[in-house]
Amino acid sequence: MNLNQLELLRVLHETGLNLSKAAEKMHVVQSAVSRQLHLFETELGSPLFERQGKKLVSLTVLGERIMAEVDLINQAKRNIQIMADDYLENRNGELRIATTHTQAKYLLPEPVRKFRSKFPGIKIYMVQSSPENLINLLHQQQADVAVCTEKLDTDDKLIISPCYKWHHIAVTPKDHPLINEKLSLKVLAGQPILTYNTGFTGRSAIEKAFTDAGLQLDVTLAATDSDIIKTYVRLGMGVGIIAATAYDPDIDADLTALDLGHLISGSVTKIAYLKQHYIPSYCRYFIEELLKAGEAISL
Amino acid sequence: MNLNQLELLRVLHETGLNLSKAAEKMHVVQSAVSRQLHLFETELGSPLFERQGKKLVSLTVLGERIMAEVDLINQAKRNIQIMADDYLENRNGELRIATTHTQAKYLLPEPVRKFRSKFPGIKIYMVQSSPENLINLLHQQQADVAVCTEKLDTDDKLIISPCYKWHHIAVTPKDHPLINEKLSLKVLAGQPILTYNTGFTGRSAIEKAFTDAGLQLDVTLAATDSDIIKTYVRLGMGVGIIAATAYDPDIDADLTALDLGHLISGSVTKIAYLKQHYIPSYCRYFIEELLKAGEAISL
DNA sequence: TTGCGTTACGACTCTCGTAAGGATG
DNA sequence: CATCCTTACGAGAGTCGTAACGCAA
Repeated sequence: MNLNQLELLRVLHETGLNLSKAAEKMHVVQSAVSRQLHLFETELGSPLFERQGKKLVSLTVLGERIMAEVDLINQAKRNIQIMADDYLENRNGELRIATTHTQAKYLLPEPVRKFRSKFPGIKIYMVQSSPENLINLLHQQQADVAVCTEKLDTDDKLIISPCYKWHHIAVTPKDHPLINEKLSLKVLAGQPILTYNTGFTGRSAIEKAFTDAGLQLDVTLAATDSDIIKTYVRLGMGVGIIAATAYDPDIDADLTALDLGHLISGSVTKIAYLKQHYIPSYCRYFIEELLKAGEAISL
Repeated sequence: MNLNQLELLRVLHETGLNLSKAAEKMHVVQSAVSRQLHLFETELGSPLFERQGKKLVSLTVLGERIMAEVDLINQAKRNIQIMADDYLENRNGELRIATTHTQAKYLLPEPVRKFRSKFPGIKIYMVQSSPENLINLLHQQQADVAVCTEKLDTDDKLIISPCYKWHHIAVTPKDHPLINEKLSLKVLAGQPILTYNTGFTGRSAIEKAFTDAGLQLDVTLAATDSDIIKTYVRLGMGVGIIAATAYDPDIDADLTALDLGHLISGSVTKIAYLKQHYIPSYCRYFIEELLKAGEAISL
């Protein structure tokens, strides 16, 4: 048994049990991985994969069990390397932030700017995706931290810190009739609504507010992106419901913002990272800056 | 980085950072381990050990951190091997039971006999030690299961299962005057007592009963071993307090047993093993037999 | 001197890449 | 016939053991 063989198992798992692709990922020829896999299986005495002819089709029971331990080992190995780099103050690492459009645009800019000036050598990757997928990215170790509002509740493999509280607002064109009415869920339910896609930026809180009131929401247009929503609000397509932070009094001077804090329960944006993952010091710094930024916004 | 280097770190840790002894344990010459250690430190870029001259004296901060990950890896590696062996029904393993004299004598014989007849190929090691040390043996991976009453409470690295409940009895020679008195803690406190050593076989429960009643226990003789205690009771040295299971009506016909269940709170004997440790099927079988045996005694 | 660690060098083992070949759809 | 996996063989990298040396109690 050696670390390369265990790494191979991980890569095989990732590539859908395709030896050729695994070989490519590991920068060796295909015959090498074939051999190593056989050597390992021979050493253990049992096959780790079910085969159809020569192709690998699935893990055996033993394979499943062993894969869990292999993941532990690969994780720990990674941690050792990151720890050593961190200790050397090797500032050639990378910071991979998985987040949604809204956070990337309104929360992250300042923390990222600060981070950049403090750690100019670190490459920053910003992965934008759906909240659901952000968690997968963490688990698949394709991201170091995830920042989002939805879907980050109970996951015992993650450490989750609340970052800031916010609520939704309604935005309308300046001349919209709604401005003169007393705002209520019922009034809103009568309007065509433009808001976030399901699973994004507090959409669940919006849904919940209306469902609890026995009302049906008429979502004309859903987008992941506050700017898209505002654009279509400007076109007169209806009332936008967006995060309060996404309204800029200067840029959005042509729109009226109506507070919905009393109608729709607030949302909490959280920061998450893998428990078993060693967090290098620069990454810690970023998380702390994020928390500070969140605190400032919450006030 | 390779698995042998990580294994070396573990062995170094165990041998008190002595390269020569580590080399011996790993069945290679000393120069080989010296080289491997240097290669590894060079690869990481920082030393893992503080040195005085050429001798290793302690772990560096980085070394400490990395050692934790190394332990994880070595544990997982071990698990993989055990899993594979277990899957092959390779019945050449070993079962290392850490326990105290009392359990070894009164609880274990039947489960061990059953185990032996079902798995004749498995070597059984019975390590007898103090309850405190039993836990160390588990943590140091020198035992697979520990069976005892004391000191097994809160340890989040262990899985602890209650096995059976029991209580203490007092034993006296047949002609002892105490037999005719109504038994109470106060009466006992007036007698010279023979019982278990501190930290053994429910001694803590005995202490607690007397302390709670504001009484002082006069322990004339303490032993780890019920038989020793009975021997000295026979010599008229005082009243013995032993586990109820340690009294055999036939063998101990010359002694009177007086139930103390109403005076001293019962004790629970538990089975413990490492959470992170893979338990092979034969070991599971043994644990289940133990639990069954415990249930039978509890009734 | 003995114990412990380091360094140099040749022998050996292990693993890789090349290349040829078999199976499968 | 294209894809995927296996097997044979020679070249090269890596590791070990021997052995000689440095240092301290």
